[in-house]
Amino acid sequence: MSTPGRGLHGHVLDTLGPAITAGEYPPGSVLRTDELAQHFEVSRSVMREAVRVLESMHLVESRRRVGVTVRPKAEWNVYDPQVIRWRLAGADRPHQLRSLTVLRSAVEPVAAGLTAKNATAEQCAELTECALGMVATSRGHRLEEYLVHDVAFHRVILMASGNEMFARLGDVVAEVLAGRTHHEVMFEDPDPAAVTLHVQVAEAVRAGDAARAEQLTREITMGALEELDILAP
Amino acid sequence: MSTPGRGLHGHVLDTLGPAITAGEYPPGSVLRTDELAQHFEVSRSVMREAVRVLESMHLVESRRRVGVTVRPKAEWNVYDPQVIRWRLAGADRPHQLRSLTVLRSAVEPVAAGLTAKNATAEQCAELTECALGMVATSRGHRLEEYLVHDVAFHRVILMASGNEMFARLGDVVAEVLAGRTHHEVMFEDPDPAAVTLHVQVAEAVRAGDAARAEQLTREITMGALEELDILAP
DNA sequence: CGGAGCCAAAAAGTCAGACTTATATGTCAC
DNA sequence: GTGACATATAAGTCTGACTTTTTGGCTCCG
Repeated sequence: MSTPGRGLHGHVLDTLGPAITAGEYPPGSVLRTDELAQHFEVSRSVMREAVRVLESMHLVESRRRVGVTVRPKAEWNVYDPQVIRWRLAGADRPHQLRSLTVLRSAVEPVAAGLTAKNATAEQCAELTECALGMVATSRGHRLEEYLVHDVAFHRVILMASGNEMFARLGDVVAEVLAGRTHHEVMFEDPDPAAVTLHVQVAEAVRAGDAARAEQLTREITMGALEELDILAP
Repeated sequence: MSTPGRGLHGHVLDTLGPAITAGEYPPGSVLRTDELAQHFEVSRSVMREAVRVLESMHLVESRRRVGVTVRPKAEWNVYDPQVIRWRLAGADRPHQLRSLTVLRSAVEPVAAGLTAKNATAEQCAELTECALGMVATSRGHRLEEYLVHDVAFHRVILMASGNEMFARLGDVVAEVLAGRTHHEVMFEDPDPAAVTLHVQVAEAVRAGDAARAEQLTREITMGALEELDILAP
C-alpha cells in the first residue's frame, strides 16, 4: 500500500512488526538477533537494521548480554503510522479502531474550527466539492465512491487547519474510515444525517463560522463513536 | 534525558536528527552513506543503522544509485517523541511549541471528560494530591516544584482517560509544560485562576461530572493558548 | 550462613572488505 | 528526436573476525 518491499529488512519488518504488535511475543519476551537472522534467512546486518527500526518504534529494547526484549504495549509509539497499520491489520483491530475514533472525536472538531478561520478559497471550494460528492454517492450502494469523497473531506479539514500535528492525522483518519467501510458492518447506505452534516460543515467553513464548524464536526464524530457503541454522555 | 548513548549509531542520530529537523538540509538534499560514515568516523554498518532509523521516522528516503534524500517536513512523523524532542531542542522550538499547545487544546478536554467517567478511586486521589501540590507551590517563586505537580496532574488526566492514544501524549505535554517554565518568559508565579481551575477539575473528576471536567479543562488549555498569543475565538 | 568481589560466558556491538543489484544518465545508432 | 544499450554509481547484502558490556554464578572470606 504505502512502501512495500523496500529491501530485505523491510520484508523482515513486515513479518516481525505485525507479530509483535499482535501480542504474539508477550512483554518481556527475549529474542536473539542471530536466531532471528537464521529464521528469516537473512544476514545479521539486515537483521540488525530491522531491530533498530523496531527499537525506534519502542516496540523492543536491545541490551547487551540479554538480547532483544519486547516492551509492554504502554511504551509503544502508537502514533507511528507503521505501527497503526500493523495493529489495524491484526487481532488488535477493533480496539485500535476505537482508540483512533476517540482521538478523532477530540481532534477533528478543533481542526474544523481552525479551518474555518484559516482555509483559503481553494480549500473551501475543495471542501464543498467533497461534500457534494458525498451527497451524490450517498444512495445506491456506491460505498466505495462515497468513501473516497469522505476521506478527501476529512483530509482537507485536517490539512487546512494550518496545524502540522492535525495535518499528519489525515492518513490515520483515512485508515479508520476505510476500515469502517471495508471490515465493519456497513452494508447499508451512509446515514443521511451524517451526509447533511458534512455539507453544513463545508458551508460553515466557507462562512468563516469557526464555532459552528466545530460544533457540527463534533456531531459527526459523535456519530462515529455511536456506530462503534462507544457510549456518549 | 531519556535514552542517551545507546551505542554509536545513537550518537550519530543525536547529531544528524537535530540537524535534519532543524532544516539544515533542505528537502531534497542528498546525503551519501559513505561520506556520512567518514564524517562521523563510524563504520558503514553503523551508519546504515542510523539511516534506517531516520527512514522509519520518514525524515529521509534511501534509494539506490541516488543516495539518502531528505524528505519535506510535511512527511515527517511529527508524533515520534524523538522527533519532537529534536525539534524542541532546535530553532523550530517556538513553532513546535505552538503546534503542540493547539494539540493539547483539542485532546486534553476530551481526555478529562473520559477520566471523569473512568478514573479509579486511586487516580482521583492522585489527581487531588497533584492539584493540592500545585496550590501549595503556586506562590513564592517555587516554579520548579510547581512544574512537577503540574506535569503529574496532566499525566494522570491523560493516563486515566483509558485511551492509549491520549495516554501516550503524557510525555509530550510534559515537554511543553517544562518548555514553558524553562525557556519562555515565566518569571512570575503561575496564574491563580489557572491553579483554581486545576483544583476544580480534580473535583469534577471525583464527582464523575464529565461535562464539567471537560469544560474546565478547555478553559485551562485556552489559557495556555493565550499565553502563546494564539488568538482564541 | 551471607555478602563482597571476581571470573567467564553470552549476546549485542563494531569493523573491514568483497561482492551484488538496481537505476539514473549518457551514448550511439537510426 | 527517439529508442536501445552500455556504464558508472551508490545503496544493498553477506561474511567472518574482533570488541565490549553485562549477567549470573562461583569462590573466598568474614
